[in-house]
Amino acid sequence: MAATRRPTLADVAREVGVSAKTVSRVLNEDGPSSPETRARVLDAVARLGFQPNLMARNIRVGGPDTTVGLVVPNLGNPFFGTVAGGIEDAIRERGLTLLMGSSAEDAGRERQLTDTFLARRVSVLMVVPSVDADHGHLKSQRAAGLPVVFLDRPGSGIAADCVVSDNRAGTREGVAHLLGKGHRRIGFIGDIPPKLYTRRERLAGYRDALVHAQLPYDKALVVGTHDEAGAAEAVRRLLALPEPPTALFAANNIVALGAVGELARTGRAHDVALVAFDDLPLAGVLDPGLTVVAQNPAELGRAAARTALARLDGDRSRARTVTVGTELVARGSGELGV
Amino acid sequence: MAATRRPTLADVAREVGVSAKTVSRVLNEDGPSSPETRARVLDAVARLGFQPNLMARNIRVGGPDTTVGLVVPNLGNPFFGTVAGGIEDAIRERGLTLLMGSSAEDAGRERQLTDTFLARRVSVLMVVPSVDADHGHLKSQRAAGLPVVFLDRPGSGIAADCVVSDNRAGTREGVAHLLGKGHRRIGFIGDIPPKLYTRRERLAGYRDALVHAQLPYDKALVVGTHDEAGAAEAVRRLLALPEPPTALFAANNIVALGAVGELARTGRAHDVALVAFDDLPLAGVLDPGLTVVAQNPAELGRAAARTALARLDGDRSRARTVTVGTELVARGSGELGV
DNA sequence: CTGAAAGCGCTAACAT
DNA sequence: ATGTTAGCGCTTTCAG
Repeated sequence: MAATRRPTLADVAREVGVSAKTVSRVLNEDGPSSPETRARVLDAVARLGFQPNLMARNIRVGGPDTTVGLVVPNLGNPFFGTVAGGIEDAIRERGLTLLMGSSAEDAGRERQLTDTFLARRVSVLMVVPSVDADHGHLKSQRAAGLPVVFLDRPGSGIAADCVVSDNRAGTREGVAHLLGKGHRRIGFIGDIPPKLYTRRERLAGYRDALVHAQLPYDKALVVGTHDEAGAAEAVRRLLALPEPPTALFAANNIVALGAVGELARTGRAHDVALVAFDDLPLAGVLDPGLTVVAQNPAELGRAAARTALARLDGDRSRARTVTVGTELVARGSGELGV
Repeated sequence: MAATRRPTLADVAREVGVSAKTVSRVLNEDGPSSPETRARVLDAVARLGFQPNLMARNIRVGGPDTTVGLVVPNLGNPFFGTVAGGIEDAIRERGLTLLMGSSAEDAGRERQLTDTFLARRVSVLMVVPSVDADHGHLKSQRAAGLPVVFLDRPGSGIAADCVVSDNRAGTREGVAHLLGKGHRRIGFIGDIPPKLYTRRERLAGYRDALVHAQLPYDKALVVGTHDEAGAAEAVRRLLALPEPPTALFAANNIVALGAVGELARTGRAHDVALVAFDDLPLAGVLDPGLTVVAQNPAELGRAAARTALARLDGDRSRARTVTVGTELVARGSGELGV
């Protein structure tokens, strides 16, 4: 089948017997046009299956493209998927489209993606920063009027808007929940690398709770890992300590999966208390139900979109950080005796 | 802060004292260039922070834009997120970028998204079709050389490539697993509307298994619902029948959540067997472990990308359907006595 | 109400 | 090895 050339404005104009500009006027409801020409133009458009070339339009108009560039670590993680959904909800009504890519937490890939997005002249750039990424190169873009929003974690080397969960307060609340049940030795299983923003904040919340309860910080109770198997191993190590913890705090959903699994396999699920950061689908069905500090990823996305749209509307105030609250959802696993 | 105009090729050319075409040549490694001009051009590019305008380039070159348009029902569903991740993996090395939107299973929104993507002259269009959507309008696009791939479900009104899970065989295997344990009355909890492709195929697999076991099809055992609460209600109704089923098949992950929850709450988790279509994160940790027919969403995405890239490379053979296999993961819940 | 000409930023096709 | 001209598909600007 021959690759027929797509019809252009000129084709439609020729078909109708008017100038290209007239067709453009009708389609964009720019300037006036007689009802009759209007009808004939629309008819020809439908007949030819004409679709205006948005790229050509954008290049002429000169403004940014009607896209929002979004970089996340991993598209398959429902947390980031839901964030993206929240963003899309908020930008759709403004006629903006989402351009997405995943960095796999790699600074180089992140840079490559943001460069591509910049070359596409996105209207807004949103990034979940990778650990070692530097964002100094975005300064000039921001200066030139491009809204830049960091999601889930702050960017580095640049003052830009940022939307994050209240990791510290959320963790403090989760750990306080365990302390309230009488636990005095609480293990913390966190991310790797320790310098990851969310890990740092959550660990800070853990320490806050200990300080408030006038308990010492014992670094033997703090372990870092980055996958499910590692988390299982971490649980084993913690419970094998001379003075083992009676409760555990799993600082993210991956680690939580590993911890829940290990406790279940070793028959200690009703024996060791557990609270996790970030909710999971079957959390309420487990026995005992998994108590979590739930984040609000959709709201994270919506807040980021709101911030960016305000910038597009001319808001030139200084960069701000929006903190989205978390919610402790008690389902039982945090209420086991010491 | 003044919105400084972005530098263009001409700006770089002026800065260096060469023609725009020379700069273009250096940047695209087109034609020859003396090492010296090359160095000076690259220097000026870096100094000015020049980034070529991809849209302008594309419009001149005339080909499609280097983007892949993808419509999914819901970005937050990890199944579709993982599909998207698989696609991205496969297209990145070709320099293609993902343009995404969610339809919320609404034909109108789906159409709006595909129209936007077409106006952007995407290189490839991938769609998870909404139930009532018609795709006749894509015929001319396909004829004009645009690769169109339907994902997870076939499109309607057009012959185009399609990549789906083996819903029927997978369900047959899952139900056969239950039959093998001696169950003779097996409830089926499926999607709404019944005409949804995946629902139909899975129901067909269920019937296949019954036929093979020479058991009658009892439509009192088949219920449709579309959310977790509905699934819980469906379980209650099925178990309240005069001759209740001794096993259940949950035809998707949402329904599975509801079924697992209801069985757990009513203390019948060890009493009623259960197999679900599509895997879930904590499935292995439940007691009993949830037996599932696992799909392979990443492979679904990669296969779709492979098909589309082959089309871009000139494959003009007739539209084909790629079926991605499923895997029965037995974890216990399917092995409970009758 | 409509059209002609110019030009957005870039590259193909021909010079030189 | 580099420059010139023309033009991608559209809209702006200015005339009618």
